[in-house]
Amino acid sequence: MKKNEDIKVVVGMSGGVDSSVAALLLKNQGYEVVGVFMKNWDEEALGGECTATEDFEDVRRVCGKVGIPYYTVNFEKEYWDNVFTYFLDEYKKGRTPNPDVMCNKEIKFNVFLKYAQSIGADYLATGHFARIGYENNEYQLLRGVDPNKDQTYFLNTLGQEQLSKALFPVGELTKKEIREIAEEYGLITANKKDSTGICFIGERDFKEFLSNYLPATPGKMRTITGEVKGEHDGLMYYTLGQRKGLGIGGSGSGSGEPWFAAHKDLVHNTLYVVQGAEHPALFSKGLYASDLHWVSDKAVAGSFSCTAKFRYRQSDQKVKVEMLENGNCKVVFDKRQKAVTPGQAVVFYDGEKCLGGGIIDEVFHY
RNA sequence: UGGGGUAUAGCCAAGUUGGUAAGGCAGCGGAUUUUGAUUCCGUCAUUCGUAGGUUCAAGUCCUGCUACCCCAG
Repeated sequence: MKKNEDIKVVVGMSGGVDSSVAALLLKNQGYEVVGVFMKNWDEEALGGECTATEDFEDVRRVCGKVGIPYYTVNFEKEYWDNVFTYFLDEYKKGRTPNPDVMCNKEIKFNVFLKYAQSIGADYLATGHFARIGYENNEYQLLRGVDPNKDQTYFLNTLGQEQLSKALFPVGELTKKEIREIAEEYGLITANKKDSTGICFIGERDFKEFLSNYLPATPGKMRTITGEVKGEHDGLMYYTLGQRKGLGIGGSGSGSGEPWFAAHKDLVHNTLYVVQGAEHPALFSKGLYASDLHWVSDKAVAGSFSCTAKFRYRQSDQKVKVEMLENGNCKVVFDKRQKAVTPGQAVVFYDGEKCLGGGIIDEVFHY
């Protein structure tokens, strides 16, 4: 058995508190720790605010404080080819992709993991809120202990190989504890605001950002009974269940309630809208998903009950999963669910265990 | 060009016996959030079609004008 000092761990450092504390904890446990900052997006190209430079500066300071070496790697090409093109393709299809799920699958736990191994690392650590269990010869992906920050939703594509090489030091902690530790050790990132927006790309004006890459075709906005309510700027700018940005309000005929996007008709370039947050057209009874992946790496057949999430930070819902012959699956909800959206991930859970997940292809309403 | 009605923010829309402009939708700002959303909080008419008049005080009363609507021609 190797001693910790002989175990080399690469920590993916973003410049935020979570990965800072992850590095700190591993260092304190005696591992040989190396901090690596990934640069996967060329911000200057689009004149975005240059947070990457600032983040790297924070990584340098944190690594200095913790006393570990740090490097930078650049996976811009891989990110573009394997995440961003997928992201754009999905929007072209009128779907709403989840780039961060793909980023974990293709970048952090693929090319980045390989990179870490290539420089001799035994493990790759990140600041994700998740835990890894091991039982019956099988690695398990477990929810982070802070229920409010659990990120297993984004990690549902990990398998045995990845989990056997991964460490999630902050998954055992709450956000509060993490900040306290960072504070205690004087890490500069202790009070840094949590980052949001697409990983590596950051918070953007969504419409403006997308318009840089995809041509928009304005069209009609109609009620589900066919009445024209207004114009939309391009179907890709809206997602199901969306309220803000529709720009339709008032009108004597309506109930005065807000409007929501309920359906996209790509063929006629029409966005269907409904009025009222509880409108039945916003709810669905089930979904079909493809690109299924199971954390156990074992094939799943038949049908079973479990809980599922259809988007990040949603409470778990009881569902019945039925595997189909084509390898996809049908998921039936116990209770009708609001705004389940094609392109997003459906992630399955058994208690604390994340079982895996897939990509939502279509929903049904019956 | 007889009669009646209505004109309040981008859109709906309250506004009592005249007393110092509700609310909703949209928008905007912020919080929450490693996707896109959702949600939450805040903000949004020195001014009530317009010109005068009465009054200590008018969106509210009076008069003229304008616009739109309706019924009759």
